[in-house]
Amino acid sequence: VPRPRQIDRDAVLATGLEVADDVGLDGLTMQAVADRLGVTPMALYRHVANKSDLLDGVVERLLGEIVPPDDELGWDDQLIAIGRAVRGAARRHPAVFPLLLQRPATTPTAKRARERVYAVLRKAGVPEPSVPRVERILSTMVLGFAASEVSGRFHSHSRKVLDADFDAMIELIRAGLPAVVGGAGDRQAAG
Amino acid sequence: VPRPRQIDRDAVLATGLEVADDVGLDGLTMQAVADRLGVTPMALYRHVANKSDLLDGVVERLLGEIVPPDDELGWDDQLIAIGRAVRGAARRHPAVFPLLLQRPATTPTAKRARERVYAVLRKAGVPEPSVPRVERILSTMVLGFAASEVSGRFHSHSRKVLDADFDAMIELIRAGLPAVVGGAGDRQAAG
DNA sequence: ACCTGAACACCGTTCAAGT
DNA sequence: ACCTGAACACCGTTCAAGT
Repeated sequence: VPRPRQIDRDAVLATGLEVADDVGLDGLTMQAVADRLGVTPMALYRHVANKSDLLDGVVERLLGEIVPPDDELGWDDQLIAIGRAVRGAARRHPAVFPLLLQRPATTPTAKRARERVYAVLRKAGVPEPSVPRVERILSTMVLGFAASEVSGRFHSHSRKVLDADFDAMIELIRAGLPAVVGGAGDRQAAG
Repeated sequence: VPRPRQIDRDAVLATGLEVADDVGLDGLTMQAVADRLGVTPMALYRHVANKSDLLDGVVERLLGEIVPPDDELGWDDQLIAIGRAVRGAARRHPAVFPLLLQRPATTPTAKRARERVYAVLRKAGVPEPSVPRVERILSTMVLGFAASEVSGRFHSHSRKVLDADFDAMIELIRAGLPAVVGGAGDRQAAG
């Protein structure tokens, strides 16, 4: 498949994500990406430092697909919307998604996503000192669930069962949240 | 390092876990395992079908280290004990642990662990139809947290902060559980 | 500036051969 | 029965060379 021979970092990362979607994480090799771009593997090293950097970039791109919800929504609907967006990204990119749980969430995109959740939690009335802790717990739950779902841990269960699982997890969060914050759960934000 | 040249499956898997502990998942190669056993890589194929089978076996072995808690304890103390055991296994084997979230929980050891949690949930008064769902949610939370912890997602946080996070997660479960089951939360088991 | 050719060390895996 | 030698296809990566 001949293609343009002029490539850039964005093209390399986008193609990397495509390759992983099509042939899995084991199939995501420098050679496979290069082939798809109509280029030799060595050409990629001008745009990514090495394979690890390629993986980081691909994960970053996946993270970028998780768009924040409408700011007008109530805090609980916003959290649900974020959860759905995460699950959707996981289903579109099942091979790459589990890497999200295995890399430090220190990239700009990761930080931006976290700040969005912080804002929603403040809106939910979570007191400031508890905000980062609650974010870590909730993101762990949602990422862990979505990763389990797409990597086959819940292999024997239908989509319908898993949707109900996810709804139950949301209910558990809603009901349990007041117990883990300073004592409040549903007053308006204080700033 | 010369060693006995008679090996069996158990020795291969135990050595595989050791190698991963020492040099990481990328360093867990057939050759590294063979070297440590004082044998050529090809000799391993008599005892494991291939590398994937080796990984499965190593994960299975890690799972076997998570010993069930004392049956005399209350249900909540038992759940906490299981959570602690999972975190301990994760810290002993940080390279291998995240694989637990990526493989179908269909092995005998996985099934046995799950049945133990079922028993505790019944003791907690969770109605029978909700038991598997609650188990999936709780195991996702605990596995997801432990995996995040050891794979560097919470890299910037101290052990003390993460211990408090874990305690908060347990509190969230305790407080939220009644909302996700048929309506009960703390009566004794029915069988 | 950007891509290529050739080369290196290292993978997983096979198969016939040794003992 | 169990391990070894030799071989194959495939990795990631480097470096000097091309345009």
